[in-house]
Amino acid sequence: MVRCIRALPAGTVSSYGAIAKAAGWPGAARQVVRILQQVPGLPWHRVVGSGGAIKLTGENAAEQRFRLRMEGVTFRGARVDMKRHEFRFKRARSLK
DNA sequence: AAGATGACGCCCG
DNA sequence: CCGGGCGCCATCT
Repeated sequence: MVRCIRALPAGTVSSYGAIAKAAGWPGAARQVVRILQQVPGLPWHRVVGSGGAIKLTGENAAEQRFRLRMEGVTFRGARVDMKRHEFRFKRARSLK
């Protein structure tokens, strides 16, 4: 789980659900959120909601958009252009 | 032990 | 596009 998140290359993004599934825990999207909050040093800004939606609120949301644009990520309105930046995991499966 | 909570996700009207 | 409802999982009351 944590490894999947850490494996996200700059300029790419993934969704909470996708990460959970790639880690072998389909449906544990909420767990991913918990990890992002507990484990420091993770590329949290590269994790968005399904369809590329920013799930943060207020200042934090702006912060995330900023960082992503910094890495060259483009947006389609309010959502991230998944068509081009969504990261495709391999057969990962691991522990947190 | 039961209920509430959250940076979620999917389906339906 | 916008809610509303329900399922998910780990934590915290």
